[in-house]
Amino acid sequence: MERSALKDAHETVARAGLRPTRQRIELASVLFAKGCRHVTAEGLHAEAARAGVRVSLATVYNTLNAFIEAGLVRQVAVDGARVYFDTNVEAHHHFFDEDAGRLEDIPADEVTLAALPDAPEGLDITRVDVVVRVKRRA
Amino acid sequence: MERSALKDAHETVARAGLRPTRQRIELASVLFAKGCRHVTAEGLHAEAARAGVRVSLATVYNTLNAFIEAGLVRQVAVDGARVYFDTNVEAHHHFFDEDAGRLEDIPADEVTLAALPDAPEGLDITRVDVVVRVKRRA
DNA sequence: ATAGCTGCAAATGCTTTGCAAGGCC
DNA sequence: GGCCTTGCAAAGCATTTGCAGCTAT
Repeated sequence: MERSALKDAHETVARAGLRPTRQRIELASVLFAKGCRHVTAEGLHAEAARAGVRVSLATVYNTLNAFIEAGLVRQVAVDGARVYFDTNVEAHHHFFDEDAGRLEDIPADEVTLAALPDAPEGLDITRVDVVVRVKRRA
Repeated sequence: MERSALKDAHETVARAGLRPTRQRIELASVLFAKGCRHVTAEGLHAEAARAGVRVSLATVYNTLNAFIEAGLVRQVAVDGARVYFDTNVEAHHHFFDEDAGRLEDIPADEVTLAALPDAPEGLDITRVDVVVRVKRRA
C-alpha cells in the first residue's frame, strides 16, 4: 500500500463527511485502488486480509453501509442470495453472469431506453437499472 | 375456493410435470387465481393460511422452487433482503417502490431498449431485466 | 472530554435440509 | 409397493446489533 493511496483514501472518506478511521481509510484504499469493481462484503474482507489489513467482517459491513449512505458506493441486487457493492456510482448498467455469479459494467451510453412509462401517481423515478443476464453458451 | 379453480390448478401442476399433491394444487390455485402477482414466500404462506389452506412454510419454499424449475413462476431480485416470486413469466419489467417494498409490472411494450451491447465472448443473453425504482415524492 | 467507531460474539431473518411419516401412481 | 412430497425442527448463510473498549477531533 503506497502512502499516496492511503492519503487519497483519507481524503475520500473525509470529504464524504465520515470520520477517517484507520479501518475506513484502509478499506477505501483497497476498494478504490483499481477502478470500478463489484465486491461482496465477504470478498472485500478477504481482499483486505490479503493486503495485510486487519478488519472484522462486521466492520466491513458497517463501513460499506456508511459508504452507501455517503454515496461512495452503490448496492446492486441481482440474485437474492448476496448483495454486491459497486464502486461505480455513475449511471450505468450491468451484465450478470449467472454461472459465475459475476457482475460486469455496461457503460450508460451502450444501453438506450427509448421509451419508459410514467411512474405511478405520487411517485418519482429514482433510478432505472438494467441487468443483462448472460449464460455460458450451451 | 371453487371446484373449478382447484381443477384448473390441478391441470396446471400436472401439465408442468409435477406431481399434483394437495399442497401444490392449493398453492397454485391461490397463486394463479387473480392474474399476475408478486409474492414473497412468507406472503403466500399467510395468504394460503387465510384461505384455509394448511401448508408449512418449508413446503411453500419447496413448492415455489419447484414452480420456478417448471417455469410456472419467475424469481425477481430487487433488494437483497428478500426474494419475490412473479406469476407473470412473459417478457416484462418492473416498478419497484422502495418505500413500500412493492413490485408492479410494466408491460414489455412500454419499455423500449433501442441499443444493447453484445454479450461477452462465449456467453449468451438469457434475459434483460429493467427495474424502475420509484419513491414517494419528497 | 466526548461523540462516534470497532470488534467480538450473539442475535436475526430468510431460506434450505434431514429425516420420519404420509400420499400419489 | 415404491418413490416423491410433506412437515417439523434444526441447520445454514448473509447481515445486523449490543456492548465494552478505543480513537479522532
